[in-house]
This record gives sequence, structure tokens and C-alpha cells, in this order.
Amino acid sequence: MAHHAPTLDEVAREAGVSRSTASRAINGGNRVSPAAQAAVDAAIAHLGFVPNRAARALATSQTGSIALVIPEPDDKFLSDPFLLGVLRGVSGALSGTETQLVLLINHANQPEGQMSRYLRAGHVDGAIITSPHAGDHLEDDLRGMRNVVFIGRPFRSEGIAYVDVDNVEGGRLATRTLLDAGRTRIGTISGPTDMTAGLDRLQGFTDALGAVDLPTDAVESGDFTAAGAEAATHRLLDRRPDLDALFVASDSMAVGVRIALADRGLRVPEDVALVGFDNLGAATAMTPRLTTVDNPLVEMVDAATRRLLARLGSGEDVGENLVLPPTLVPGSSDR
Amino acid sequence: MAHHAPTLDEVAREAGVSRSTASRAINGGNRVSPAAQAAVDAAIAHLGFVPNRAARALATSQTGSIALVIPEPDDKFLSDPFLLGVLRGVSGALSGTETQLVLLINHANQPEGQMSRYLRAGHVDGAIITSPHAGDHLEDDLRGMRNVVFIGRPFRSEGIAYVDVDNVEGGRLATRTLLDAGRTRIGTISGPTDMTAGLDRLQGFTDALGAVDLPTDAVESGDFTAAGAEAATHRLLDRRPDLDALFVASDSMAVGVRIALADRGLRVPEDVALVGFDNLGAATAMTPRLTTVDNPLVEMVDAATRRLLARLGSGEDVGENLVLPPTLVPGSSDR
DNA sequence: CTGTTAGCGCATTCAC
DNA sequence: GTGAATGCGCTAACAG
Repeated sequence: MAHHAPTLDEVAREAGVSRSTASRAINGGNRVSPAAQAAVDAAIAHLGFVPNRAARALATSQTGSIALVIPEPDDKFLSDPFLLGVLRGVSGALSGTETQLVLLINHANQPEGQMSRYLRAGHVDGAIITSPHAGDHLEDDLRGMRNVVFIGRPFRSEGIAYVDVDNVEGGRLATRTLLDAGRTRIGTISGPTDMTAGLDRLQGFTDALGAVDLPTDAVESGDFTAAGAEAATHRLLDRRPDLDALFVASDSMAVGVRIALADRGLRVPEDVALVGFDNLGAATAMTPRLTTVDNPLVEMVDAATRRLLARLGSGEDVGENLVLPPTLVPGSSDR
Repeated sequence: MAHHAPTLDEVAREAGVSRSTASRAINGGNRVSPAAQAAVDAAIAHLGFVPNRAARALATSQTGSIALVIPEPDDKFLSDPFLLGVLRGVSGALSGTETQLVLLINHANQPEGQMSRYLRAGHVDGAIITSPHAGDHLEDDLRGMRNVVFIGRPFRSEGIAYVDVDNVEGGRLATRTLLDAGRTRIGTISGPTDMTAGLDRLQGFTDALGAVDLPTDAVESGDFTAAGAEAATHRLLDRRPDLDALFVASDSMAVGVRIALADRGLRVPEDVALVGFDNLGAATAMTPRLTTVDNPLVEMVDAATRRLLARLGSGEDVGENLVLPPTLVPGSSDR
């Protein structure tokens, strides 16, 4: 245990300069002579100096950390690939940065406005908010705050910066793939209706079928879990046993759909063709390999983080919200 | 945005007391009169005062935050239920606490000793370290530091505080379940050999079979992923097509095992009985539902976090390392 | 380009 | 039980 963490004072003394010069040398080296810079660098290396974050934060009133707000862990939490992708994206964008990542679990029953108070209290410089649900206080509490970026489009997006994948286009893409494979009796296991991602993907499904004058009523909504999708599939097939294809709004749900189909003795893709959505790991683990729509989640989050950092740094907005295009990932479940 | 975050000074002034009294009132209220206490409380509520973490950290040289160190995101990262369980455990232990959680991604190629330097620099008060691998610098870098707790027993545990599940006993439990079901040609898809969890579960397998004089050589090691396990299962069955039961060292791997068995036309449990390990979500999603060993991960991590907090608070060690007992979770894959 | 001078907001001696 | 004084380690004017 070091008896004493080296301080800027000691660095300055060892380098033979004043504290201010040492400080400038550390922060970008503006207006410091090469000689002084070198001396300070040497002293830092020699002493193993690491700036004290608390002191720096106090002086600059910037914490050097951002928060990642994630929804309360519930039963589906334990197998949610979404969160892992988010982590990976933030982590990538922050690597090489001095910025710290503070994790904030957004408990559902926590006092309204607590989150925005936390941000306003200045405990962190900014925040990334994941998976907004309808009725979430967060969306309204945080509207207009410029140090906040949402992952996924919120329900009312005015005054909210966000990045998202084009879920409508993704839903279209998936459904067209089924059409191109020659299927005509197409249904969907949609996502939850209290999330824009669920709604948008369903919209894409409806668009694609409507464009070719096919019925769009074979819909049952799941909850982005395998178990929920399994039940939804049974409900749907009870009603419409003639379906020859399904667009499943998430790969996790496709696992449940496969089970339901197997229970009914239906083969994939011979009897029922399948196209999923996400490509976050589950698709490649299925047999036959699931044809799916790639959700560029990691890139999305990476972009969101960089955008937040830019907003914090320059103070100026980077402009438009970012909506990334989805792409089809071929498998053997669609034809 | 508030023009000005309220400071302790203002609280003191509004309450008609000195800064020191206000400070005491806030921190436990020792040696402050009921009248003063009430006045301060009122002022705090009125002003919406929130103590500035940076200032407090600077004054106390305690940051009020702990780090959670997780391994670098690789390809299996995106579908690892382990990490989610850890998050859930830490989150639970920290809720109701003022302590912040800082996420640290431990990049494999990061300079040796960086992590321990980070801790010694005092950026956080302590750390929770997840899933130690053999050859990890971390284990040696952090040995002896009393503000660190590991999740999962490290290879050399001297000088390292950790909590773990009894993986050996878990492996025994799983294997005995298979024996009790009348199986006699039992193999295992083990975990990676560079993790104590993998090694220990295999040890339990060997113990249980050795105790009844059955051969223990039907072993192939997976990597805790479904794809890896699928390949391992084929290797094992190529060599030992007569097996009538498998202990699979993780539920994620069991998914791959099921695929491999299906490919070979083997039914579960009629032809091959299966017992997994973890019960972190995958088991209940399988059909037939996987019989598995419950890994009390969330409780483990919760305990680890509380232990860390205790160590930081009182300065005294809480004593022994904690090793939680695993329990069997019945399914219909074992008989 | 450099050093001197002030705080940032809080906890904590120490006398009273 | 209370208040005055001091310092945590750093950055940011300011005058030189």
C-alpha cells in the first residue's frame, strides 16, 4: 500500500516547475515549453503520478464519468442479449477515453424524478438511457436535457436525442424475404406493444404485406422472451393453422417459436418458414440456422456514446438523430 | 438547469447554523441538538440539497464508489448469462446504498498492472472481480489487496477474498442424479480447463463415478458456449457412442448438446439423459425442461458485494471465504 | 511561456 | 453541542 499517492505538487517540485505549469503540461500541454513538458513527463513517469479525479472534478465541475441507465432486472433480464450488446458498445466507445462508466439500475418503483435529479446533481456529466418503455417517467423527466442520449427511439421524441436502428425497414426486409421465398400466408409474432421497437417492426410487416395486397391480420404479440413467444405461436396457429411463414420480431422469441412448431410437428422451413430479428447470438445457435435481420446494436450504442461525448465536449449538438439501416443475414430457415 | 446547485453553505445559512453543524447533521447527526437537526433537515428539503460527491471525496479520500471488473467482451460475451447475473447481484446489494457502481472492462491487451494501479490510485474504494481465468494478470496483481473481492475461486487463492458456489459438490450432485436414474455409461461435456469452475465441476463428476467404480474417461471439454459444446458432443459420441447419460457443465452448453443429440437421432431422456448446471434461464427454455444444478450466482454476488462494503466500512475482515451450496432443480431431461 | 493567487464544496480538528 | 479555521488536490484566471 503506497504510503502516499503522489500529488501534482510533488510532480511540479521534481520537475522544477510550478504547479500550474505541471497542470498545463498534463492537460494538453498548451503554452508550455518543450523543456518543461519533458521535465514534467519524466517526473510523472518517475513518480507514477495519477491525477486525483475528485480534486479535478471539484475544480472543473466535471466528473469525467457518464451513466448508463438500464431497466430494473426482472425475470427476462437474465437472458437478455440486448443489455450485453449495449455494454459492449459503450465499452468500445469509452476505451481509450478517461471517461468512467457508472451503472445505474432504474428501479421501477423508485421515486419519480430521482433519475433526473441525479443527473442534475452533477454526479455524472451525462447519461445513456436504454430501452424506453411507454409510461416510463424517464422519457418526460429527461426531455430537453442535452447531456442525455437514448438508445432506441422514445415514444415522443421531441427534445430527445437518440440513436436507433430502422425497425420499420427491418420488419419490411424480413417480411419481403418471406415473400421472395414464395410464401403467401405470412404471420408474425410481434414484440411488446409498449416499446417502439415492437411497434415499428410490426409496422414494417404490415407495410410489406399491404404492398402486395396480402392480409395482415395474422398477428400475435410476444414479449421478446422465448417462453412468451412459444405461447403466442400456439395462439396464432390455433387461429390460423394454415400459415406457411412467420416473421418473429426477435431471435430470442424465435427459439420459443421453434419449440411451439416442433410441438405441432411442423418443420422449419418446409412447413413454416422463419425470419427473425436481432442477430445477437441466438440466430447462429439455432438449427436450421435462423435467417434474421441484423440489428447493429453495438454500432448504435457506440455512436450514441460518441455523440454524448461530443455534446459534453464542444457543447454543440451534433445534429440529427441517427437511425442505422438493418441488413439481412441469410440462414436456412426461410426457404 | 439549475443556475446553481445548492451548497452546504446555503443549507447552513438557511438553517441558521454553521457549516460544521450542518455537516454533522447530514452525516449521522452525532453531537447535534434536535433543534439544529430539524432546522438542517428542513433546509435540505427546501433547497433540494444534494451533497457534492467530488468535494466529499476530496475531503474524506473515499470516493463512495466501487468497481465491477468484467472480462473483455469477446464473441461469447453477447450471450453470457453469467454477466447478467452478476449485474443483478451487485445491483441488489447496492440498492439503498449511496455507493456508485463503476464498470471496468478488463481488456486482455491492456498494460499489465493497469488494473491494480487504477485501484491504488483511489479512483474507486474497492472492486469486485469476475471470472478469473488462468494466466490472468489480475489474480497476481491484486493479491493481498483488502479492498477486492473475487467472484469465483481464483487458481491460487492465498491472500484473495472470494465467494463461490461449491462447484465440486455441484458436479457430484449432477452426476449422482444420473446414477440414481439408473444410468451407468455416463460422460461429461466439461467446462474450460482454464477456469476453476470448469475444473471443479469435472472433479465432482469424477468423484461421483469413482465412488461407484464406474469409468471416468468419457470427457470432452467445451468452452461454456452452445456451439463449442455441440462440437464436443460429436467428438465424445464418435468415441463413445454407447453413452446413456451426460453431465453438461453449463446450461448454455446443454443447448448445443441437445442439437448434437438431435442430429444423431438420439432422444432426451430416452436414449441419453441430461443434467446441466447453472439454472440461469436457459434450462427452463429447453424442451424437455433441463434438469440442472442451481448456481446461486445472484446470491453469491450479493454476498460478495456486502462483504466488500463491510471490509471498506469497518476496516476489519469478515473472515472466511464464502462457498455456497448448489441445489438440484428437477426437470424432465434426466429420466 | 511561467509562477502567484484563489477558490471548487465538504469534513474535520480544535477550542469554546 | 457548536463554530472558526484548515486542508483535501487540482484548475483557472491573472499579472508578469
